[in-house]
Amino acid sequence: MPGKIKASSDLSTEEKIKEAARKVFTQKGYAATRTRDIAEAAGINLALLNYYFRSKQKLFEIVMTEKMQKYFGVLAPVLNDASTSLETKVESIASKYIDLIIENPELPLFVLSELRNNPEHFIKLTEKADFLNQSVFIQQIEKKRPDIHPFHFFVSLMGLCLFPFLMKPVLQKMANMKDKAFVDMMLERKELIPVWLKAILKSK
Amino acid sequence: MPGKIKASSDLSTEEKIKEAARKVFTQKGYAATRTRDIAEAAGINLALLNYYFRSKQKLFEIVMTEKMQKYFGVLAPVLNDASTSLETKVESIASKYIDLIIENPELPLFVLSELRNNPEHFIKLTEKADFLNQSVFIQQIEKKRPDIHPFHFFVSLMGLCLFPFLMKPVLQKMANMKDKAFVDMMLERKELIPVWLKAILKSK
DNA sequence: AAATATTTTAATCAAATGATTAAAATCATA
DNA sequence: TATGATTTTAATCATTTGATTAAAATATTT
Repeated sequence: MPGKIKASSDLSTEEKIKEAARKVFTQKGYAATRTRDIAEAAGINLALLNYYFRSKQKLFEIVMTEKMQKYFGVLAPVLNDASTSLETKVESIASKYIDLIIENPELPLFVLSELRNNPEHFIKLTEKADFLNQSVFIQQIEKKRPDIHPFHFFVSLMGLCLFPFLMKPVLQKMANMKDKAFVDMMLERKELIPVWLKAILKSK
Repeated sequence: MPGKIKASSDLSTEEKIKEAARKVFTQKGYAATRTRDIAEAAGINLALLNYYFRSKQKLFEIVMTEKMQKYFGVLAPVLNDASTSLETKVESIASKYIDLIIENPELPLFVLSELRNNPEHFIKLTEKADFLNQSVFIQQIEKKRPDIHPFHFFVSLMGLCLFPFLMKPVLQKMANMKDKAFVDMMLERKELIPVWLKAILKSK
């Protein structure tokens, strides 16, 4: 069993491996990742990986859980805040999500891909399947537009924030868009999306 | 070398393999797919797969090219039609895309995932990197809203159509949404998205 | 039906890959 | 510094997996 205390080197070996695992897993996905890739990226021997984390699967679970918390962590506190308006919630979600994904551009595709292969991954996060339905956010939308299923607006908000990151490689090829231009565009969207969602909510 | 003519059985062996490959590759992705999975799904011996298609990679290229054409085939003809209005184009894209993806729900995640690992896959489709920039569609948007980069609206349209399919497993867990409810929701969106995009284009 | 060509199979190979082990190196502590 | 614990390594194993081969089965043609 690995000890809990490590003295030398800026980053503990365990943390170096985790860091490398985060990088490789999110870039290539579980199946395409070889434990040797992670070991190399961490600058350590392959055996160390199994020594610290027992198996590829176990190491992946750790990374996946972290990423899931990041991905949905933005959402949960906002959705059920009874003290803020719908507009404020939309602004907050757009702003926080875009900032988060600018720092972790590979996050959405990683989470959604791995979730496809194994939807059980976020049972942990939301035990009750009705979590979204009963949120304050959804109720506020229902109040404003009782004629349209509230999920429409929720999904649209998510899509407006996240889909551009999924399309990024497409835009870069089809439209010759550079990295900086892309980030600038996403920063603009922090302002634009709340305006758009307001317009959408009003539209008849 | 395999002959081109096959007499017995409803579906030629070659086609059975391709069909199985489509299914397994799009469900699990390239890396997670084993050639034995495909062989089993096709009800044939593993050696046959290599006999007909030489390698896993070659078979994948065929499937990938097909899927890329499906995925982007909807877009290309509409984007450069000088004879239709912006409104018509939006209606057409929303309607065609949603119909297409209802029939091929795994298409967006498959294409976007595999494109991440290998962005070269659609060099074939759009040689010129400026393809989108110079399209009639983008020009029509620019005319209506010169103050905002036209890609914003293009990406938003795509996201409104496609992102719900990427979120489907999430919705089904978080909101306990059933398959039929989901499809119904997407059918509603064929009408809603054009209205929303009009509202977005007007919003100040 | 005989001869030839095509399709399919079972058995096997070779490389890749996740995991283990025993020994060496390093570190902490008495 | 000597002792014991911890960390790291090199070598190796076992399984999975993509691919090949030679032979059997089936179809086609003469």
